[in-house]
Amino acid sequence: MSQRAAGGGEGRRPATIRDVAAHAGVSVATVSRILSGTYPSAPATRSKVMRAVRELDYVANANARGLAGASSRSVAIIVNSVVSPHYAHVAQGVQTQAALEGKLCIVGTTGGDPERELATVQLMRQEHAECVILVGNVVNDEAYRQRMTEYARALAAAGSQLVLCGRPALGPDVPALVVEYDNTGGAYAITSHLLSAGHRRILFLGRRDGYTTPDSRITGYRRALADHRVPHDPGLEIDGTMERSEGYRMIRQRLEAGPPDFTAVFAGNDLIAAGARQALREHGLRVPDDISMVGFDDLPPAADIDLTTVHVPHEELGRTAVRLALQRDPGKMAMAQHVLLGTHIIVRDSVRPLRPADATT
Amino acid sequence: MSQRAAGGGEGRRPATIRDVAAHAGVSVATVSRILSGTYPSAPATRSKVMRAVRELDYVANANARGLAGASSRSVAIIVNSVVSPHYAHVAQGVQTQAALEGKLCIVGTTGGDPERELATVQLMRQEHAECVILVGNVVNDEAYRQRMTEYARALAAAGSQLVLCGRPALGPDVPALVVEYDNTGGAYAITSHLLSAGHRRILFLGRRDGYTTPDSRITGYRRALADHRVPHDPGLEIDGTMERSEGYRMIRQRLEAGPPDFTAVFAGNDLIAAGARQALREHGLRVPDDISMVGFDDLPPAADIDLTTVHVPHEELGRTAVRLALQRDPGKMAMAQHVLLGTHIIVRDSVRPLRPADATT
DNA sequence: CTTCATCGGGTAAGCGGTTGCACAACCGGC
DNA sequence: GCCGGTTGTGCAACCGCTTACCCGATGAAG
Repeated sequence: MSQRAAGGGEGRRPATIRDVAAHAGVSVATVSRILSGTYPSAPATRSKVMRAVRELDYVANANARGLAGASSRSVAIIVNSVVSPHYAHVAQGVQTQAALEGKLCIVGTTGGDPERELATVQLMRQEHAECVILVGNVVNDEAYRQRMTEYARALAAAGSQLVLCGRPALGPDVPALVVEYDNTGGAYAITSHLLSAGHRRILFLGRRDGYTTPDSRITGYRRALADHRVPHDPGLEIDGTMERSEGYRMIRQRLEAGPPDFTAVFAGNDLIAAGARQALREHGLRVPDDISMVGFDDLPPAADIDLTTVHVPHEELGRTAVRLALQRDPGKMAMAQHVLLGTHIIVRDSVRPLRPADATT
Repeated sequence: MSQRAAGGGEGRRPATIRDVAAHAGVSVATVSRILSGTYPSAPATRSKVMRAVRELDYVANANARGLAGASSRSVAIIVNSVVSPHYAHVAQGVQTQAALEGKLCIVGTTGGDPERELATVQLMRQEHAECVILVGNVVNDEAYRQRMTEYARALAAAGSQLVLCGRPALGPDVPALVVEYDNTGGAYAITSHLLSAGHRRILFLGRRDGYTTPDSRITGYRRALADHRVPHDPGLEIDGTMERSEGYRMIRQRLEAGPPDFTAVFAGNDLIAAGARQALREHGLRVPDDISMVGFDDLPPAADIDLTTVHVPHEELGRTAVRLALQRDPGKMAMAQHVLLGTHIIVRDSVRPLRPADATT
């Protein structure tokens, strides 16, 4: 029906701006200007050009456009994995905001491997993405800070803005934006929630010294205990990574070593909670009847297991990262170098108040 | 320490191939050839160039490279949403394979809106992605086929290969690849699983006439019933979309209308199963003690709720799509225009054999 | 009826690579 | 000692688009 379907068949070279110009009887410059919109032009010329574009089914070549100096049209996001709900939701936010701003979104995964992270950053550098968003949990050591600083500078030189999402900030002279969320505050709030329900022996699952996310969550946990004058027992902090299977393992090992010496569990995230819950069940312990439990993240598994947890604004994290990075206003830029998003408790049905009798146990 | 950190600081124009050539004392052509690797070169020259590259921290400009005729370096995937586990896993597969082939992956989301799908395809066309992978459930009507045919031809003209992933095929003369998985076979198998356990009244949740995925699943369901000589009761097929909340709604409505007239539930996917399970529980019905249940997809919620389900090779779907599309061999190309991946049952703990007494109910 | 902004549009110089073609240097064989 | 064949580089023409600069036409002002 359209010229395109009939004439522009497969195998044929796609139309260039020259073709459009010829077809419309104007010069390429005119076509370029009319398409980019930012230029006065006679309505007649304009409609001629638009008609030619339609008839030839012309789309601009992004490579050429990018080369010729127009600003890039893409934002990049680098995550550990796309299937992990945490990253997926941040990615969704990035995607959404990018689409809103008319940019497209390129995704790289690292599997947590710094080697691949480096390779991916290089790839993004080649691509001249407008910004590169690095998200997730890391070890905040000197090596990390040095690596990020290098990334930031190299990207800045290529015209891209580095954004650290849920990662610790670097020095003030490093050209990087930071968008974080309040891990410590959330952990504090939900630990207080357990404490108010009368729990005193709260098992923390997923300690991992050196890693920023579990570190700041456990900090909130400890602070809440301290503020409620509950003695801190390091034996209640169990080491493990942020996976479902780890939650299962940690509870299992604990229960095989002896009967539960805790009345509540604070899982480092919802995945751990799901695994822990399964292990508890296999030992005949029900949540919340026998053991109370809370998680962190408020991601899909949480609703399925009726878990009281801390809501993390994952999508907003992604959206904010993009919004900030594309911020053209240099005044605002300087102000918003570092953003901290809030978190809050979502109450479901996984916590029971402890009867005074149990409390003394 | 490195030249880069010291000299190539922020704000400075990134090094071009010309800079490298000058720094190494050779011509740009030589640098280009050495970097692309596909050319003989003297070891001495080679190391000079590599050193210059390192010292200047040079990375090629992808736009320029793309413009100058070198084949594109990216594959594109277009999905409804990144957070839906189904799409996320396919995307993961695409990502993995793309990384393996040294390409990067650009992602677009449509939210299920054909308008945005079109816009996204145009964007990918501009980008000259090597292939564009469209994934997911759709209405297989004339409008759909016509739209896809247009996409396929337009993309082919721009040098991209269209891949339909989990979507129905088009005519044989349309330049599109198809990678599907066996919905009907899986549904047949898992329905048979329920039938073998003695269930006769199996509620199907998530019928949605016209949509390819639920359609082919319900086809397998019906076929299994027929083969087992179980009368088909259309009243057992409940309309609904593929979301968790819908599963909840469907069961809830059913149970509010009267006591259960079924002994098992076949949820159109795992999300529906999760929602349905919750609704059952709220009505005092336990899975599998009171009601047996199976799902489809074998995605995260399934393990959490111990769901017997059909495993869909999501990641492999994505990997295969990329592998096929990048297949350079035209002989194989022709052969593999249409691929069907197998599915199989994963048995967990959500089905109980029906006692003969109940069977007659 | 000039004069001069103003507006709309054309010309052409890049952007940073790739690659066909030409060519110098060096090899062994006659 | 001359010749044909490698090998390794350089030269320069694009790829498709943007944009600085320039110029012809048009209408208002003097």
